[in-house]
Amino acid sequence: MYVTTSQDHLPARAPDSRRLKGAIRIARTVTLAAGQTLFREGDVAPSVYEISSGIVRLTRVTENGRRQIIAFGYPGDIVGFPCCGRYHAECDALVPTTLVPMRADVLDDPAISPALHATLVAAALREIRLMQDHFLMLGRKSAREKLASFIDVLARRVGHATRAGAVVDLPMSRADIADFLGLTTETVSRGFTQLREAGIIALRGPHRVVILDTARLRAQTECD
Amino acid sequence: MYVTTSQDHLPARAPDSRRLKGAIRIARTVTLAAGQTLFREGDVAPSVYEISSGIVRLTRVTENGRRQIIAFGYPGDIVGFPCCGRYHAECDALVPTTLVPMRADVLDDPAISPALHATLVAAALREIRLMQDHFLMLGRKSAREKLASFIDVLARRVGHATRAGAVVDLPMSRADIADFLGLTTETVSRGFTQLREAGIIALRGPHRVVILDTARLRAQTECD
DNA sequence: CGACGCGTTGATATGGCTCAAGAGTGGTGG
DNA sequence: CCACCACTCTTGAGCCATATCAACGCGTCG
Repeated sequence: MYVTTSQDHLPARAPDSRRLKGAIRIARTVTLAAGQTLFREGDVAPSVYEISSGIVRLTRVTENGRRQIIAFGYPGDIVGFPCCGRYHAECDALVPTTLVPMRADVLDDPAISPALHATLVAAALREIRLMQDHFLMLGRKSAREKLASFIDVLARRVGHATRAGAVVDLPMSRADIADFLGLTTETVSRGFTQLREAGIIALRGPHRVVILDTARLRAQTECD
Repeated sequence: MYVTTSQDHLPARAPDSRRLKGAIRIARTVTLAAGQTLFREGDVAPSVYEISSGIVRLTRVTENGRRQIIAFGYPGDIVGFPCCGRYHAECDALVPTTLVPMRADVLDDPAISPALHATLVAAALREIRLMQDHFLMLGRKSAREKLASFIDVLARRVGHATRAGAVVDLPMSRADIADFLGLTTETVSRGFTQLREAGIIALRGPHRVVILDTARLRAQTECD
């Protein structure tokens, strides 16, 4: 499941890794260093990938260079759904990442591996749903709401509970967050500052957030 | 294929209606009057629909009532992709509409109808791609660019060439356009006025646009 | 040590939202 | 057939949130 800013996630449903580790795997794993690119927009798409560890960034770019980050992919997510045999986004590793490649043609022909095919179709349908959630965010939320939603979703997905509060790592840059939320880096930075000054979060450096008051953070995700 | 504001559509690929009219059809067609609702968010999803004629609107609403229109569905589009057996958007007819229902469980079990299953999977993957295009629009385009893109895409999809220029019908309200583009009705209305005053379009009433200068309209879709 | 990239902060500009009023437009009933 | 009403669309004025432009701090790396 992608990290979007959806408020109502589906029940966490870890992909059945036994299935994914069946005969369909075309290589044991792919390993990427931070910053490396897995595929680019327009590349032919031989594989779909399940993220084993690490974090990736899925990006679309317009002709004149404006960027939009479609999603951040975390372990368990499936990335690289092709359309007409090609990828239509760029996928880069934010941190050292390992992925399990799976033959993309399983999507076209269920006979190759019925179980894997079903898993991939379900993942594709789930992605449609999550992208729809993200539409609401991009189109209908203020900068503060976007940022609060982003932190909240990441906290639910990958936060660690500690005595001080849930700790969330944000390995992506401010520019990445801005391009994900449809904002500028300055606005994102100001948003973090405001949440910190309100006592809702604390910052342990720019890439680590501690959520001090989850209730108030959630209240910020969709103000009336 | 949904109407999104994508600039680079896939080659128009009409679904093979012979396939869709096979044994899987659970009813001949569904007919909706303008304004009628086909399904709502959260409904169990027995069917996926191919639009035969008419136009539908797919909508998501937040808890506090903010609306986002996900897509407008035109003939040939497939709507109602379920996730976990339920619809996750509301579907209403904008004008009298007929749809061909297809059993949604074909998505889960290819054996029911391999050909239809393949068609639906391909449509789902195409939808992911088109939604990604729309992300760029919602997140990274100005009001003028959004509106110009919207008109341009509709013109390519459903425009009629005439001597005066391409004529496009917009049966949806200004509020619908606004909720699709992440704007307000006022901003949409002003956008039409500006395009008209610039000589790029003419308005034959609020629901019919004539594109007088396609090149300049396209230039507005993504200014640097 | 200096250059660079990134994040933060400040000052200002501005695009789109909000609030408000008018102008069509279509439907209904007298 | 017309008067009225409800609704949508348009237009205007002002404001606010966010973008833009600019400067600075800080850490990293050569």
